[in-house]
Amino acid sequence: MSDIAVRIAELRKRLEDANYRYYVLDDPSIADAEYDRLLRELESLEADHPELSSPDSPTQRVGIAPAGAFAEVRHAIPMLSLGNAFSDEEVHDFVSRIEERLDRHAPRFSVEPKLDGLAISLRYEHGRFVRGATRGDGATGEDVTANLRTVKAIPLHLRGEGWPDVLEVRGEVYMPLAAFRAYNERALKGGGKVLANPRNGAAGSLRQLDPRITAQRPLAFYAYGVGGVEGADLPSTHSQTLAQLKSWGFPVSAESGVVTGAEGLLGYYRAMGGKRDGLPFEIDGVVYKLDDYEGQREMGFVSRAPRWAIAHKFPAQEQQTRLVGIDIQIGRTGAATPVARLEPVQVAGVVVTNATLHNADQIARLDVRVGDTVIVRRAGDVIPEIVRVVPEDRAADAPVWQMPTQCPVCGSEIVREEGEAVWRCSGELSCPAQRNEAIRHFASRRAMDIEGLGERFIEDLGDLGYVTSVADLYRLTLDDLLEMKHRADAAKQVPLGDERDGTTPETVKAGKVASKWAENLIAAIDHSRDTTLERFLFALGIEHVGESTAKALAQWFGDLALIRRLPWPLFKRVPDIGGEVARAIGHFLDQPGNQRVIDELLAGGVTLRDQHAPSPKLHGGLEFATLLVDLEIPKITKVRAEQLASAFTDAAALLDAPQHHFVSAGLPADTAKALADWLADDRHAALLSAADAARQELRAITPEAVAGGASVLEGQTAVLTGTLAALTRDDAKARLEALGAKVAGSVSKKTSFVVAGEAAGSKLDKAQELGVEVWDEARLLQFLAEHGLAP
DNA sequence: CAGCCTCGAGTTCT
DNA sequence: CTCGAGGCTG
Repeated sequence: MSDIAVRIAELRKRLEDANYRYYVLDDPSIADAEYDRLLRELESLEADHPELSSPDSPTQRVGIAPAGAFAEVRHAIPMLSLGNAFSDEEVHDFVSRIEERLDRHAPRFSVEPKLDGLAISLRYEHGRFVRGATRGDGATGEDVTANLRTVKAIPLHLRGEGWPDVLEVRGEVYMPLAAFRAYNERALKGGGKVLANPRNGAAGSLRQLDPRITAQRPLAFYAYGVGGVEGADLPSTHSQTLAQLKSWGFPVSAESGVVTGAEGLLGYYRAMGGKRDGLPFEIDGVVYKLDDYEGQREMGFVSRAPRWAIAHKFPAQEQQTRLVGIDIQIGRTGAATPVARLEPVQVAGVVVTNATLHNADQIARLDVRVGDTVIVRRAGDVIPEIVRVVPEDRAADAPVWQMPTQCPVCGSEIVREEGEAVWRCSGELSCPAQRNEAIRHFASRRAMDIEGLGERFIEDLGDLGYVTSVADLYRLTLDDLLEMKHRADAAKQVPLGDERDGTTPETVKAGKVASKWAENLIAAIDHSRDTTLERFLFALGIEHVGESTAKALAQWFGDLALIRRLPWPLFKRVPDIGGEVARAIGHFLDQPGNQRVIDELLAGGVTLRDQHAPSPKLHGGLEFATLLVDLEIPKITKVRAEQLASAFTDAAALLDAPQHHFVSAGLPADTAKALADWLADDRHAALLSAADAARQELRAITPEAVAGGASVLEGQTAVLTGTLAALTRDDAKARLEALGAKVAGSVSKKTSFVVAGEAAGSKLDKAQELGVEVWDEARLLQFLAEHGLAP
């Protein structure tokens, strides 16, 4: 057998296997794009070698025989398959063929979205629905009449008048996205089986042997054509027929229309591509049909596919590729994140080589192993993820993946906290990866905003020992940078001068060192010295302290020196800071190394321009009773703390008292005992004293809040989504906050209003679903202008 | 104590 | 954007 014959046999086998899984088992084993690719390869091989073609090749039919459980139905007129176009060029070719054969310029086409559902044929006799069948292999399908009767979108009797004695309507059964999501949400809660995607949902539902199950599935239907007709004449064009079907009671896609010529088709394609994400159902392309039946007859067929129609597919959003490895990335907090290294593959327009696997649990859930063939998708809009593996293609000896026990960067042990999902490198700042990531975070735009200090420089600076803590950044000189670069290039054997800084071997040799980049970096570092308290706190990289917590700390306490010496229970006075976060801040500040770094940063010239007195709102929370609750003493609840506070006015009094005085103050014996035991620990006693001292000091310097003067948006929560034209999201956020609003990241029923810019996504949907007020950009701008904050 | 709402942290590619 | 987990509320 020749190589080509072997390949053809292999392709046929793979396509048949895939067909079987897809059509008979409703359980696809390969991505659609992979199927299409194999089919096209086979088509082209068979076209080049007609002697090897065969009537039972997958190219010669649409599917394979049905699974037997349903009765077979022979379609009076076969249900067609459509040729596919993937490029503008193929669409132009399609139109040219028609123009040449019919000798017509810019013919009219009926155009419609190609729904991702299941094609069916419905037979009506004397206006009554008598039988419905799946497409099957195009000639013979399965009788699913009982199931189709449960689909409310399918009329059981025709409406209107003038219908033929016998009418076969073709269309697509599909599952609307909203219904699909709601169904899965319910299934998840009730412990039922979740549907993989709307297409499988529709196909699986129709193939239920028990129609009562089908009836519970949220299926819908669109008609897109007719098959056999007896006893009446149809209109002379496809678009008129669709209108006729609509009048007889069939749903017809609202997105269908009529255009002329190749440009019209491509315009429609682009318009639908833009609308695609906003549609209530999934589509995988659009369909073009020559509108007039006379022209269709003239064009005829090639094998089973009409020459007068074509499906123009959108680029696949799912692709198949091979997983070549799983690397571990160590983040700023030591989190060990597995990342999939993939053989490069085009997915929805970009080449994907990496995909996050989130954590070890996710890998176990998917059972991904190195060497597996995997299906990759760009989730939501951008981030690539592995959807599933193709089990058939797994090597028999592929080992189950396991989290390494040692950090790939520093060799420290990788450990998992009790009950946590993430594994962490225990090396802390001795791990170069964690150190470098900490510096990267410090320099990042939302923190100290040191422009030009990218990954590359940080790695070189850290690895060569120029920067071991963030404070070292402010000690760097121009000479340090040039020397560092010289050594880094030598280590990497980069020739003198390279494109990354504009130097050339000539300029370096001439001794005129081109050092513009170094000057820029020094200037950027210098620029970052002038910053705000909240940016500074965020930049420190304290566990659990992100932008929002850093901002809250800055607003409530106002002053770095104050924050630095507060015992941890005081941090709980800030809304949204609880025990966990307060302790994390305290833990950070308790470490002498961290305090030293802060000293060095200040000595290095970092100035916080916005420091101020603590917020008056703090004052009311500075009662001794509140402190006792914040200390998290066993058994001391709010009530007990209040009893204690009325008997003892401060820490000294409490520490001096014998246990029976706690009972006299009203505490039950066991609570008094728990308190006495707690106080007996010297560290607790010291914490209590220090915290109470800080409380009294704060109380002395913090004024009482004065009522009135509330801002316009006080107490309101806004959410921003989409792209605004006149100002950035950050800017809009700052302006809304200046008017007293809280700007949150996600929509809930607590949200006061949502500002929706261009291309607003799921947050807008959520707002509409919850009936939350939505502002467009104009409304926002007008509001800001009314309050003197127009951009 | 459960359930809701936010925040933090990590991620891809142009 | 998504997941996990902390904080708050009923």
